[in-house]
Amino acid sequence: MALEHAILVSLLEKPGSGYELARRFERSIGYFWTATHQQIYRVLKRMTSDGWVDVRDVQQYGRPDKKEYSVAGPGRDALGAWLQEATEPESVRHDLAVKVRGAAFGDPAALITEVERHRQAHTDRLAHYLTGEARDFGEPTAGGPLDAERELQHVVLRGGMAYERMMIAWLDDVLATLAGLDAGR
Amino acid sequence: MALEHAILVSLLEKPGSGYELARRFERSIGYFWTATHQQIYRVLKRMTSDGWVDVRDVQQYGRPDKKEYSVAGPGRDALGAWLQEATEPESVRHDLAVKVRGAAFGDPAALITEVERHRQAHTDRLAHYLTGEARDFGEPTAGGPLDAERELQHVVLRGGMAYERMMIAWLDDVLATLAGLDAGR
DNA sequence: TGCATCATGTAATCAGTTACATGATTTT
DNA sequence: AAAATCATGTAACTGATTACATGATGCA
Repeated sequence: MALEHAILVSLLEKPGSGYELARRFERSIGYFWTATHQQIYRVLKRMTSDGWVDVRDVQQYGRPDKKEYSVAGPGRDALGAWLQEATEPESVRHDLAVKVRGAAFGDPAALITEVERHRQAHTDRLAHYLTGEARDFGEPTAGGPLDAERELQHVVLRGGMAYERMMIAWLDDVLATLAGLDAGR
Repeated sequence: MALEHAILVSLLEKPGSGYELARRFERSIGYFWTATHQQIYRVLKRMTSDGWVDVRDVQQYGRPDKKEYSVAGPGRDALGAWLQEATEPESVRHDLAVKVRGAAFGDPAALITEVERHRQAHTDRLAHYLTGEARDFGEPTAGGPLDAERELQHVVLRGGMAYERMMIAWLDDVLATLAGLDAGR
């Protein structure tokens, strides 16, 4: 399991509340690891009692008080240990691939709209990533030393973009294949 | 949930026992949807009582008897309905991406071996796909009509290959980035 | 007045994984 | 004699999703 570890990384990048973490899991970290607020609160509770994170009550004016979490020593150690553990490359889960194979036993043409919808979603995500890249990594850090945190965030973002581009190209391949079946019917 | 649907597709392609399905989920279908035999037996039981599949006892000589499952009318209908349902593009889960971002707070160089291990796994899978492609889709069906089942299986396989190629290229990018940090230290 | 945002949680359910269990045959 | 393959399952646990629940502030 890596939700704990994803939370540790996110809190090391910047301490925050459960609510804030949930928001980050909708963007940034969430592009390659999803989690809902319910999950996050539950895990934060466990991590607190395990001493992986520290909590601090932060009073706010004009909005509810929050609990700010930050990584404690044991949490940092746990992350370090996990980084060196071997984890298996995860297999993808594409229900769209199941649908494509299933289309042979139904109406292949009926799948076209669904495939186009997915293509649009991936195009949108790619555009979103590109905007983020221009904003956060547009100009190089002025002659300074290489910032590891920044460089590593950037390479992960490039991975997300490579994934979206690959998906768009593949969905075009799927659409061409479906059209071919329809023509040769 | 799509395990039911993945099983329906697999049984439409060819009826078989729970054991045989489990084996198929280690290859073919399993490249984009995983399931263990325990899961499969449980779901097959439910699908049988829901009337989605029919069971037939098959006696075998020299090996244990088996139950052969095949898709029944309601199962076919359920698949048809699902094909037209809109499903959200699933977000990827890459613990390696979490590790890469986490490396900023540990020793980035220590991650190199792990990234190389993943790269090797993806190279192996790609080679495996290529062998399968040459075997199953090597020569075109002799002038005959387009076989929808075959064409759709092929486009899904091409998707798997595109994914592996993308991952290999991205992991090279990660390795170059890690090396750059190490050099600029 | 109503909706959106900020903020934190509980409870129930469903899906998935790991461990355990059995037993025949075939191959090394 | 031991290990691998074929074949089917149960039980316990962990992880993830969905629904429910509360309450303040700010904006339209």
